[in-house]
Amino acid sequence: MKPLASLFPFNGEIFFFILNWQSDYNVKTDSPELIVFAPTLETWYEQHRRDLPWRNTTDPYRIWLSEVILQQTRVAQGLPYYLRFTETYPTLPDLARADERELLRLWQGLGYYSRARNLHQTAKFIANTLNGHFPTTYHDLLDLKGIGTYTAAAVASFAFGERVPVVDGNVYRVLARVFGIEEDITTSQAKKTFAALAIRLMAHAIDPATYNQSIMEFGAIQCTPVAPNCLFCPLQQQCRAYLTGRQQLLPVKKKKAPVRDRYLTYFVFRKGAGEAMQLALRERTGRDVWQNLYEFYGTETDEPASDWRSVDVPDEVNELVMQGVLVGPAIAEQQLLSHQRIRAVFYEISIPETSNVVLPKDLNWYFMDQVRRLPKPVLIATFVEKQFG
DNA sequence: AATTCGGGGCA
DNA sequence: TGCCCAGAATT
Repeated sequence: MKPLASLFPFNGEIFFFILNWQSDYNVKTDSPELIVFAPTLETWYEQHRRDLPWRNTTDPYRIWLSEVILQQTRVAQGLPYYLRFTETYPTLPDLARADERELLRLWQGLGYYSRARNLHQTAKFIANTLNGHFPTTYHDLLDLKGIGTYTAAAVASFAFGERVPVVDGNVYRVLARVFGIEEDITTSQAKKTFAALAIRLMAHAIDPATYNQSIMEFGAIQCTPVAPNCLFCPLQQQCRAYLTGRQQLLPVKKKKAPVRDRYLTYFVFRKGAGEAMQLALRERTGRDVWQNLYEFYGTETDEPASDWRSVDVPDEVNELVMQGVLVGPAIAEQQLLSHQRIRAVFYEISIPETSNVVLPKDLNWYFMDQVRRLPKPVLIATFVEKQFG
């Protein structure tokens, strides 16, 4: 019944663990904080639990349904949907027979619509291929479409009593605070850390299902994201976050920068031809992407620039433009960064050799061999290669 | 390992 | 507005 992973709480301690091997599975080497954690929450849960419909059943179908609905969804938002779904599709065969458009219509407003499609697909799979036999273990549940580590653990423990810990957003928050874990929870490394700790804590639970419910309920109504109720917290005196006043700082979560569209217009000033050709480049300064890399003279606009003439440039640059000749059509390039989508348009402008106009400040002429050696954004390098390579 | 996928509630 | 929510699939 106990997952093998329980025997290997933390990688670095396996050797130590073997030395302390008692006859049967045990975690006698765990500290008091680790041992008391689960039972404390289980006791708290019996006193504070909300009465929610999916907590009054052990029907794996209904538990699974509730868990899928509640993925990245608050209880208050998911509850009416759960009631409507169980009304319309009381059993798994009912869901398997459902018309998908109807099902999606019922799902409307919940978001993440692939959840609904996977739900239907898996219902049909269980009803038809598995002859209605709902998978009963964490391992087998993981194979189903739309069921990941969290949902597999939830169904396995709630419906079948398996001793596997759930690790969801609540668990991250509670564990990060109580045990003072500073790892960025958005990384996959942190996911391993929390999962390992969760397994270790689960080993001390009196009842796996109750403990899993308790830690999530605890995160939802006691150890809340903002303003946790530390004053009346049963773990107050062993909570690293509380004892160090870091409740608001944990869990550490890198906020993802929204993907931002940026529009650049470059003026590619060119002089001469062949290997004697020179391009005008400048170093990009400022705390921004491409800091200290070389690029052409360019300007950024909030919206796509319709034409190079619509772009505002300093007088000295405009003077340079007027001295030259626009060569060929504008060339558009795009570069995707993790948090930005940069769309650039290049205008090549040939400056007569005879021109004695001075380059604007910061801009300098570079021969092609120099150009190739200068560090440039991929966007610029790609352009140079295509155009002059 | 990073990105994408929704929509609602709340400070 | 930005953050967060009983995450999983995809790239």
